[in-house]
Amino acid sequence: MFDPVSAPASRNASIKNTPVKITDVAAAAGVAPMTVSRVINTPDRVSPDTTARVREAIDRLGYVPNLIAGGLSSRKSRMVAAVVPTIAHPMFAGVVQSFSDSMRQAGYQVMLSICGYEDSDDEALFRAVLGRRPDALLITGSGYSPAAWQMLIEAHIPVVEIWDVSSRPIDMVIGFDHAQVGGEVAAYFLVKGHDRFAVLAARDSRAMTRARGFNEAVTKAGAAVVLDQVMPAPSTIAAGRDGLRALLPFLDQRCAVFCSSDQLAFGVVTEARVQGVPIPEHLAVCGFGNLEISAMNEPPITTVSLEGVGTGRSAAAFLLRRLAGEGPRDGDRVQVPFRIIERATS
Amino acid sequence: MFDPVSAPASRNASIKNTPVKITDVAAAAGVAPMTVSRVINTPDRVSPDTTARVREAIDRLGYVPNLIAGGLSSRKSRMVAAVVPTIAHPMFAGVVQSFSDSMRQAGYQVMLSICGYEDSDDEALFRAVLGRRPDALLITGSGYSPAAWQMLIEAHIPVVEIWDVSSRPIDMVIGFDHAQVGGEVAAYFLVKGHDRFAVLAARDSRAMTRARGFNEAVTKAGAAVVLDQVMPAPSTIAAGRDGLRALLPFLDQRCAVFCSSDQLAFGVVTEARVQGVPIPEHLAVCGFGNLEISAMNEPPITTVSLEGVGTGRSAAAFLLRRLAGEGPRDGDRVQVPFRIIERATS
DNA sequence: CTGAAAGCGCTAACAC
DNA sequence: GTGTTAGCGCTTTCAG
Repeated sequence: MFDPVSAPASRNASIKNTPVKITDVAAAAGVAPMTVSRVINTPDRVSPDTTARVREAIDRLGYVPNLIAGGLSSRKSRMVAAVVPTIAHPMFAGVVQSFSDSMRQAGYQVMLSICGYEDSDDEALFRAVLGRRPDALLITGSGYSPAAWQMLIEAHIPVVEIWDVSSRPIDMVIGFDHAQVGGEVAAYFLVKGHDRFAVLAARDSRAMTRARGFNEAVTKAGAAVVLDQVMPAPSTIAAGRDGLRALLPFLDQRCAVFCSSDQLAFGVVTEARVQGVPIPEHLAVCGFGNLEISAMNEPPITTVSLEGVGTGRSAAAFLLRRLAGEGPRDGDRVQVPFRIIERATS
Repeated sequence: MFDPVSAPASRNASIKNTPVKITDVAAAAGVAPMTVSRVINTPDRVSPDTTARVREAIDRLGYVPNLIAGGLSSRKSRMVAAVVPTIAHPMFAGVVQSFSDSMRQAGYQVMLSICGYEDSDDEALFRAVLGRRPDALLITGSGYSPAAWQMLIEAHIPVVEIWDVSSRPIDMVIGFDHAQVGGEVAAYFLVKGHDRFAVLAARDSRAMTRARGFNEAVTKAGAAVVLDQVMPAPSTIAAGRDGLRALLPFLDQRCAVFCSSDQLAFGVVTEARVQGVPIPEHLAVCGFGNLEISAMNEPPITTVSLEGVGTGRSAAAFLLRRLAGEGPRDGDRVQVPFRIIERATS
């Protein structure tokens, strides 16, 4: 039965591995490997009797099917990749979490790539990701090199870009116009009668786009931006507190500040309390993201709300629809609605 | 051009795929597939001349090597799995982020599995994870079924359990004793002269273990726990504010409250300000996790600090050492140090 | 330094 | 229902 000379046998008998494989199960159950495969993947096409024998063998041997091998054969990895700049930010954490939940329910594993805010070598990044042959891809919008863009196109898998609208969408999009957000916050402040403004934005292209949109709208209205400060990304509460201190010299008159995230806004509001700056009478504050910290702070903080969890879930739904074989259709490019939630700081 | 009879051709020529493969590159460069493989994986063993020709072909064809196929052959997936209950909590987000960074630098992709706080079907979970044949595994400590435990053992891959010490460690451990944390917080409060206590803990086994440790130490000291409230997991600021309101009836006398997370503690402190409860004179508060929100709040919140980022990085280092071929050694079971950071709320 | 042969563990496709 | 054959795209191994 056992022939020490034959190479394959010696390989199997080697050092430590106990990689029970489909042939082992098949042998133990007295069936062909294909039958084991059917028991696992299409149980209704196997007789109850055989199924029972195979199941027993699987359990007894502790067989865990090698999905990698199966994927190579079936050309489906049942893995999807998600590329985000960070998960330290609650926004992206929420997106990844809900995306992952939805995909896992559908039997997909998520490969997570955290790429940072600096667009370093996106080609290398996508090569590493696409090399694993994910069945689909979620990426955080726009700003890749042409070569990277080309790679994504040529991967021929469903792709959903989130968080930003793109001028050259690859496939599906769930995003919004960051400049427009800034513009609407400015409009909101202007309507409330403000005429002196400040911006605190993290050094992150989207945050700075929001700031730009804000600045442009303010300037167009003939009002002044007295301070436009860029903070390190990802933004922190500490940076917000610093920001308020930087703003202090300008607070001889009433002012409204737009922060590129709720963390910054919370820092501003907290430091304002310490410094005795009355909010909203003397300083109005608007954040971005509608995190719990802005809703549950005292005073609650005015902010821009987006459907963050919704984005992850929608992205999953988009991809799953495609993976189920449906083609592209209208409505694959979605503008995430946002709105200003007025609270006590403005 | 199109011949419906020849099966292989029709397969390749079919619908959408442009899967450039190693044989295509080899043909284009006039070498054997193996040489292409060498150019990619062991460039120093190929002549500069050949390398140049192959590189050119790779670039021209836009070849992205199929790492899945390579992995099947080499029996290394260069993927590692990370199983955590959530990434919505900054603690785990930090761990995953730093773990992912370290692994990615070493050429590994992270497969993320978010399992939730309810230990539902851990066997199915691990089957899905191990089926992808990760080269190594990070999991969030303890509490699996014997069958699941067995699966992990039989996978014969390096495993690191984080966040909790385990009574039956699978392999490596980077964790701490949650009951001990609770005990030390109690001791800290007792030394400060407190004799009436409360606990707010999320419905999560680790958080409740911390609460239990706290309660036991308090009781042993002959002091009273006037309120021991379980909150929904994951914990929120809102739950903390609710918690303080639940505590109000007991605040006729001085009291010290231990919260199972900084979010809860922040909620308590914020609501206390609203309700006019003086902190720390009338109510002392200690959180857990040392998130930015506790350090940067006004007043800054006393809390328990752990090396969260360090955990992710250490876990990666542990696994990478094993993946590099080193065997187990002393020091593979690490107690994460924690300490109470005294701030203005106690 | 380069190539040819033989799989990795599984499943699609086609018999029976 | 079940088995057989032939790969999936790569790398291991061994031969030159």
